[in-house]
Amino acid sequence: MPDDTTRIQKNRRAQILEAGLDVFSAEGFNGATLDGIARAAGLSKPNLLYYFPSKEAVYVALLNGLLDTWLDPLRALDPAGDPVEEVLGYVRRKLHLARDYPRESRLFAGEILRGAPQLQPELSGTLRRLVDTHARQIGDWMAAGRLATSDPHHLIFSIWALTQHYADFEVQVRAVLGAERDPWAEAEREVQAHFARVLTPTG
Amino acid sequence: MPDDTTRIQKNRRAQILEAGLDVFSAEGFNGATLDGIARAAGLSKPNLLYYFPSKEAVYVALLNGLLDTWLDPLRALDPAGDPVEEVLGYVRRKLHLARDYPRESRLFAGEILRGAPQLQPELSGTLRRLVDTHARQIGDWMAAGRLATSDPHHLIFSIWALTQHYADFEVQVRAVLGAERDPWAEAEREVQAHFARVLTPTG
DNA sequence: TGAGATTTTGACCATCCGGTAAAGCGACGT
DNA sequence: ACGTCGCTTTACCGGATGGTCAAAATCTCA
Repeated sequence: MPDDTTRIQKNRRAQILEAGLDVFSAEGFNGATLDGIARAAGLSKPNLLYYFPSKEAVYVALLNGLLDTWLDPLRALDPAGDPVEEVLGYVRRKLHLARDYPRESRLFAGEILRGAPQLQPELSGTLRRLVDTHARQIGDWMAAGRLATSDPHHLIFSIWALTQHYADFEVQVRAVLGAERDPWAEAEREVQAHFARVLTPTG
Repeated sequence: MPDDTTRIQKNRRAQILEAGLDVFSAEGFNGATLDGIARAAGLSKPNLLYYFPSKEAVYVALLNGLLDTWLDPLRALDPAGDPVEEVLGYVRRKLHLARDYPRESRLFAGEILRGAPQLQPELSGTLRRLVDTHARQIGDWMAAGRLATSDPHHLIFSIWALTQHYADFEVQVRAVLGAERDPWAEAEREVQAHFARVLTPTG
């Protein structure tokens, strides 16, 4: 009783999702067209619709598949580790995620920016619970004097905001820095230093 | 020789821009429809097109009108003031701008997210020059030991990222914090404290 | 090889959308 | 009273787009 999806089905679905990620992240849900996605996937439009029932289905499949990956770095926080190191590690992983998967980051950003029509349940469900859990962890570290004190939720927001900024607003960052500079290399240094300052408790 | 635009033209154009801001910021350029904008403005679609030649014209009119307002807080940096106070003041003004004009913030974010098809010249022109100027000012303050040292450009990015996050990703912020909490009130406190920590030079 | 299931295609459809054309309407000056 | 000018509306068009369908091509496996 192994799954009844053939090898070719797996491949085609993967192709379509890859193409959908490309197109949706660049044009947004409304800007993307089935023809465009199909072309990017090397298929005809009806062929694409043989594997997914609708444009929206491709979109939500992408979003759902994304959320877990996106939240993994947060889950990796180790209560037994050194607090500053742990949170800085989270910052680093999140920044690398934005650097290595900018299309995913932009897809996400577009969905949230439009009011999260598809993702809202996940936001106030899975996401909220996960954040609450780790915010509590961070709060404990602060209470123990092992992290500079602030509101843990807003600290997490600041990490999201800063790391994703480099992916979501990449054109702006590049325009402002100029073509000679390397945004991601600098971001690595600067973001790390920024949060080292924010997190390290004052003697 | 006074301008030949009548009073009613001024009013209608303003109505249309207001409606366009509403619709474009909520649905994005592709998601927005002329009918939708016209309805929001209390006009018929052909009537709207009597005042603007195309959908894109409404959109770019909005963007152009916006950029100046958006950059005003940066221009207000006073070289003669106290560095920490000045930059914290910039943070506060930028946060208030995001709080009071979330539609503008989201319109902007959407444009950048899609690669700034309309705004790119402004980004590498006006914006870059303005940022360079003030980055140099901030750099001087740092060199004088009156601000904690970092890369001024990335410091500015971090201010943009953090303040706009509360407007652009408002649904996510609200979902994570829960309905009882007041994101903007907390943001005011937390963002201020965050940057106080980042900016204040160590003894 | 051949039957049956799976995959692919081309032709087609209904709807929506940006934009146009032309006629109607109201105020105002002569 | 009438013509003109500025504003508004009704009717319409062409193209794009999401999606359907039935037939054709291809693959699988006995």
